[in-house]
Amino acid sequence: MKYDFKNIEKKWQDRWDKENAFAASDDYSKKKYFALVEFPYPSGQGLHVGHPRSYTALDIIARKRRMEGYNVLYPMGWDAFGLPTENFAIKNHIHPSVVTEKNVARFKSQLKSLGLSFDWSREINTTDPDYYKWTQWIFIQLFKKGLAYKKEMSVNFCTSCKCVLANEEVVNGVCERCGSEVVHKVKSQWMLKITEYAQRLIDDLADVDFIERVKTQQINWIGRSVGAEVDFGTTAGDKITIFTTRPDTLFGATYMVIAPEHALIEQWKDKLTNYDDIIAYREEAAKKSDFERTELVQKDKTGVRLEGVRAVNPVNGKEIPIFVSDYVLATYGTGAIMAVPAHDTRDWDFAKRFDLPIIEVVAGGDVNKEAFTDTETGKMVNSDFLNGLEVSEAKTAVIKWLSDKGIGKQKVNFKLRDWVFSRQRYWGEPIPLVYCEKHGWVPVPESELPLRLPNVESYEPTDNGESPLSSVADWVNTTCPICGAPAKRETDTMPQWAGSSWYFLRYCDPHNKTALASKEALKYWMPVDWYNGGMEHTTLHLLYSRFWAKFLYDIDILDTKEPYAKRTSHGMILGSNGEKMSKSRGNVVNPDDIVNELGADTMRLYEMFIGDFEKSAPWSETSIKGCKRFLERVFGMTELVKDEGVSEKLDIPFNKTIKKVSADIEDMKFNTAIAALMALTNDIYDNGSLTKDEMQTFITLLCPFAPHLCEEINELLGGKDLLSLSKWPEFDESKTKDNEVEIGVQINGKLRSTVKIAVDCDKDTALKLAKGDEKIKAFIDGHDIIKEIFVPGRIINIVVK
RNA sequence: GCAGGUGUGGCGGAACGGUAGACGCGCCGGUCUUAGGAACCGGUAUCUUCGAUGUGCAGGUUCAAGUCCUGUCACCUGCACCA
Repeated sequence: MKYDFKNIEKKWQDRWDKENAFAASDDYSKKKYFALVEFPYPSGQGLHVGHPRSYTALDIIARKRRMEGYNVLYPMGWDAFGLPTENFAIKNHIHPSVVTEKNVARFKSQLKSLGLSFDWSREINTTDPDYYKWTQWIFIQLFKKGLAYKKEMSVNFCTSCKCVLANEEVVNGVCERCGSEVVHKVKSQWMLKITEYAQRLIDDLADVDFIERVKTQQINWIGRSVGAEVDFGTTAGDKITIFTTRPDTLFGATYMVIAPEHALIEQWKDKLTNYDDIIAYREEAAKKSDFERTELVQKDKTGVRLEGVRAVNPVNGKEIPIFVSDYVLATYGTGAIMAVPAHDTRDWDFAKRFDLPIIEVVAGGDVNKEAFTDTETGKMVNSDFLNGLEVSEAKTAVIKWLSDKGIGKQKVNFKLRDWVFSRQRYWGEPIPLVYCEKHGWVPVPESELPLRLPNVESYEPTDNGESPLSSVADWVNTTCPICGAPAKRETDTMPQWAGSSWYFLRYCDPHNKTALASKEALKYWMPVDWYNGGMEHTTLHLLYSRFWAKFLYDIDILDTKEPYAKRTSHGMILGSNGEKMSKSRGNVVNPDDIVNELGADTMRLYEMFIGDFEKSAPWSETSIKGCKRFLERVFGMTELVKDEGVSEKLDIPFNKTIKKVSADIEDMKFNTAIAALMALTNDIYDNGSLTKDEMQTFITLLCPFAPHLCEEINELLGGKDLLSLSKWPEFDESKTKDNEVEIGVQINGKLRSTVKIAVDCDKDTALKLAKGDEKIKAFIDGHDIIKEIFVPGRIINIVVK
């Protein structure tokens, strides 16, 4: 019989669909399991072979959980707002909603062809007004709690297109589209106070099961550092407040640096004799991103000395110069630093370049050669009342001294910045606020949500950098919800991150008209039990959605502080040349082709077999054929099924395999789980026959990986019910070990021979057997045995002299 | 620059500190065939056989190191308006 995957796959997909086999039940008395994958952005290119890696992995988890008796929620949806759709729409003069609809249809049919067990009755789409109604509702709650505020922020602005650009659209400082110069322009933007949650976002990581590198990356991104805020006096009379993690080195501060955007520059306009130079420098700096700044600084430190104002070091009253330099970022700390060249590498480089004094205050290095940054070993010197103290003692002492004088205090600082929430774009959720001359910013009444995107003729960016919505007069002009006076709507839209920050909650109760989801549904389904996604989402999406979940917890919508109990990550699938797949490299593999030529089961199996799930792996057109061959062998195995007269030789291999596959799936070691099934297949073919029960066990184990084929074989064996909803096999622990093992015998740590011994063999017997071995004898004879090591079931090592 | 990660045969990758290379691909040989780019069987780390050498490189800890420690090199990913 031929393995006709095309018909088999179609047949079972239709049946699963018809029977709604994978729909999650609303019976909240059952034990639940919520498996989640990041919902895709439905791009015009269609599904990428990378998508199914994550989807298949959690599909396997979801399928296994169903077989273990859980009520499983494994949903899918569309994160459909976004820049590429908008740009495509502008270029081709098609409305973004039309583009989105088309892309979603394609994605959906592609996903369906893979036999993924999603509950399609819970499909969601972030661009659906019934969905974004609740995105807007959450924003209003944030606004009401004071967590949304307006702030002047610099944005990328193309001087030729006259529009605001995303960082991504800026390539080497010029506009990606027209190649013109991009400058930073200050604009008033909506911000969300994620920083208010910084500490909790760190602390609560202790309670969740995230892979370690995700945790560390989040912690580093939030970037908590304990230091001090210190006020420096100036000859102009104003103070400069700085943040430092090294208050202990205060006596070594020989100059100060403020960010080019620092407010004091304007304040000192009349006192600064070189004001023009400073402004020119600021304009140069404005062309660079923060990233470029810190990078370029490394190669070539730049800066301008402020002429006319000097600072005063509060610990010793000495006057020191002030510089502006772009290695100090306005967005971190206070936008001003004290520079201690002896003990900070960047300050040291800058001091060398501008020929500034370097004063050692921690002994232990040679500050003429390089900055000494060790905080563990040194003792304080040249520091008056701190002399002789350890660095850590000096920190405490100086903070006490500063706070006694009222010019400084301990301060916890975070690298994390507030979330810029405004976009000057059409294709996003309208921000549901109205500006009234009398009442300021007023939220749209909740009864009027969703605030729909107006259907406009032109959704192209305006030439003044405002959102396209600003040109829709009858939408912009409205009345104040409080006083009824004429008022204007906010025309900025939300970033794509908004819809994806809470989508998993909507899956719990996707058709609810009166709440984002019912309290009962959220209580039952949340938290997500297992969330898999890409490492590239670790610092943004994962942090943003944790922030929103915490906020919703605070306002009593959610019962759990953390949205995700467990987070894992998959590696990228690269092109066959080992490079990232991209059109320009010409190494893109289309999943449709694979499904057509080799079948969905082969595709699924290969993506799981390709390598370590967490690491990236190159696609191979030849390797995938090995997976097809394996499935054909499995199909062929049905001819080896015998009703009677079958030996029990396969007992141990089967029990071993059930144990290994069960454990490997939990550890996401899909590649070794499949390898074990392949090895078992080899055993079965060597054996020449197997029982019907064994065949049944085999297909049950393989079912999560290759569900269509296994359903088909199940039916051939006489099964009427869906194999996908049958019971996961159990194993007999006592039958998972062979009675006899072959273990290595080493002499001085080098393998010299092997011996076969019983599994429960004791040390004396084992060593006796080993010493009886001809090869071993030759190594022992004439030598003294110093030590004998025996690790049961593993190794014998005899140390001789 | 900052942060995170990776490095093992010809290739993808396996290895609770305990026989390095499971499983698969590829390759070599064979069987069957008019034919094979099908299927099946056997072999396959390197070196000149005995034996020795092998997990990016250099040290260290240990009876024993791919695995632990120190240093070093190379490559990959993210960096806040891409998703």
